[in-house]
Order: sequence, then C-alpha cells, then structure tokens
Amino acid sequence: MTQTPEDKFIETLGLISQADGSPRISGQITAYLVLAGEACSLTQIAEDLDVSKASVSTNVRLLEVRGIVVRESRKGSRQDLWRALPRPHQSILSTMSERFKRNAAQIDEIAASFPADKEHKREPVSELADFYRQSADFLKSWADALAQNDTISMSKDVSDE
Amino acid sequence: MTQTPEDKFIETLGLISQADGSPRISGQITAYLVLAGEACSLTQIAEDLDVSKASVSTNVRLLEVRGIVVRESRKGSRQDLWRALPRPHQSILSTMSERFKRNAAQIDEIAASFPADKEHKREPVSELADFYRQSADFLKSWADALAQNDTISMSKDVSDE
DNA sequence: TAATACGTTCAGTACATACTGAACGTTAGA
DNA sequence: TCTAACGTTCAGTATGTACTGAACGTATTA
Repeated sequence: MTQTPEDKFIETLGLISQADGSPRISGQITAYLVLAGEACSLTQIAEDLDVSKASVSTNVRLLEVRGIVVRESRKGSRQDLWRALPRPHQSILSTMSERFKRNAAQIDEIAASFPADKEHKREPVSELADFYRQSADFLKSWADALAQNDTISMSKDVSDE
Repeated sequence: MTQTPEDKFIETLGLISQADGSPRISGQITAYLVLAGEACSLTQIAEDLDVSKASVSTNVRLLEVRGIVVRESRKGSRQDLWRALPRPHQSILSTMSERFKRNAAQIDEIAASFPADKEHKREPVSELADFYRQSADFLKSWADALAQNDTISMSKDVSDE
C-alpha cells in the first residue's frame, strides 16, 4: 500500500501549514490529532509521525498558544496528553485578524508621523491602515459566527445523548 | 536624519510582506509605488530601494500577477513603467480566498477517499474542507464589498473633476 | 539512592529560498 | 553596423529557520 487517506490528510495539512508560513510539523500534528479523535501523548505522536520528540514538544505548544489543541492530564499518569479542539481551524481566522490589527496599528503610527505639508503622501498610508483594521474586524466577526455554530451544534450533541 | 516617514513605511510593508510569506522586497516595492503616486521605472525603483534590478524585475511581475501593480508603457519610451493600483491590498483578500478554495478542494478529495467503514474519520476531514470553502466565500464577498466602495469613490472622484 | 520515563532546552545541521551579479536577447538611436 | 539602455534569466550566495540529537531537570518507582 502506498498511502492511506489518513497519511494523505496528514501530509496535506503539513503542506498547507507550510504554505501559511507555519512549521510543516504543526499541520501534521493537527491532522494527526483530528483523526485520532482522542488525546494522545507526545511520545506517541512523535513515533507515529516519525519526527523527533523535540519538534513535537515545540510545535504542540505552539498549537496550544494558537488555540488549536489543548493539554490534558490523566489521573495516575505523568504524561501530557494532547487533544485537538472541536473545530481547530477557527483559530486561523483569529490569528489573521490579530495580525491585521497589529498591521493597522503600526501603519497608523507611521501615517501620523507625516508632516502636515505631505498630506497627499499620508493619505494612502492611512487608507491602508483602515483597510487592515476593517478587515481585521470583518475576520473577527466571521470567526465569532463560526464559534456560535459550534456552541449550537455542541449543545445539540449533548441533548442527543 | 535617521529615517523619514516614507522610509519607515517602506520598511514596515517589507516586514509585513515577509511575515505573510512573501518576499520582503515585494512589500517594499508596493510601499514605494503607493507613495510615489505615479508610474515608476524598474531602474528608478531599484536605485531608490537600493536593491538589484533582478529582484525588482522578479518581484514587480509577482505583484502584477497578484493584481497589486500594473505595467504601463509610455509613448516614445521603451521603458516599462509600474504603477500601484488604487487600493492595492484587496488582492490580499482575493489571494487568501483562492488559497482557501484550493485547500477545500484538496481536502474534499481526501475526504472522499476514506472507505465507508471509516465514516468517523472522514467526518472531521469534511468539516475542515467546509470550513475552508465557507471562509473562502466569506473573504471573497468582503473583497467584493471593498471593490464596490472603490468604484463609488472613484466615480465620485471623476465627478469632482 | 539508583534507575527509568517523561517533557524541555539548546547547539548544530540541513534545507529552502530571497537576493545578487553577470551574461544574455532585444530594441532604439548614431 | 556599432553602441547604449532596457528587462529578463540563471547560477551562485547568503540568510533565516525548521528540525534533530543529546543533555538536562524533574518526578515516579524500586
């Protein structure tokens, strides 16, 4: 057998992650945990993905900061267990939104530093800042809308049990 | 003098571009042309930014593909002139949207390849594809909304003349 | 107190790619 | 035809960083 759908999924998310400017392994870990559907140990992840524990350690904490995975501890075990959050990819949007917000703030500061006699140069700079700020808000609202859907579907799931 | 507001703007857009995973120079060129407010030659850009003509050539064509700048030719001159489009940064959104769409298509294909007895693994994969597709549409609609604003303000500008 | 299992840290490498300099093809003018 | 100015291409480099392996600290068992 050449490659299972699972392998393909892991590989693809790795490449997407790389294209986004994040480490390839972080995408692979996300895919792995999404498929696992349960919390996995660092050692297990490292072995199955065939990468070093050091990389998994670094990247799994990166994913934690980004709100894509959570660390769990199980009673009686000293191991850290890692679980993918229900819809891990909303954080992509939040991350983008925050980056846009930072861009807006930076560019605003620059716009403000233009002397009064260079209004025609300041204006396009301010416009760019506005673009980033508005787009950041827009992304945020979309991320929130998705989070809302999660809450609904999750509470539905609970009531189904 | 240490650094003019113009320099700072160019430098900052370079760093933002780099953080987005694009060449730093492409951001610098964008900033330069936005500030210039008119079409500039490749040689002029290279000299002012103090980078090689080779880099400018490569990156300015990249920006052209992305819809951030346009090439102009002036009668009687063999030079290519380059001009920043009115609101060059909508293309950021379109680019993102297209990337998301590609991601969705790829992941859908993988989801379809899961055998019937692994429905529980296929589902989160499909969900991710849906996320990318919906977000792509969302970004597209926002980009279009901005383009709409441009058309309005541009026609207003025209009527003001 | 050893010995083992765990996660983290850190120095070193391996690799991808942005950027340069030089050579090239093309066009316009002398 | 020669020369000069332009943009592009391409091989080589320089640089940033993802990833590894080994050493470390800590906590649990014996």
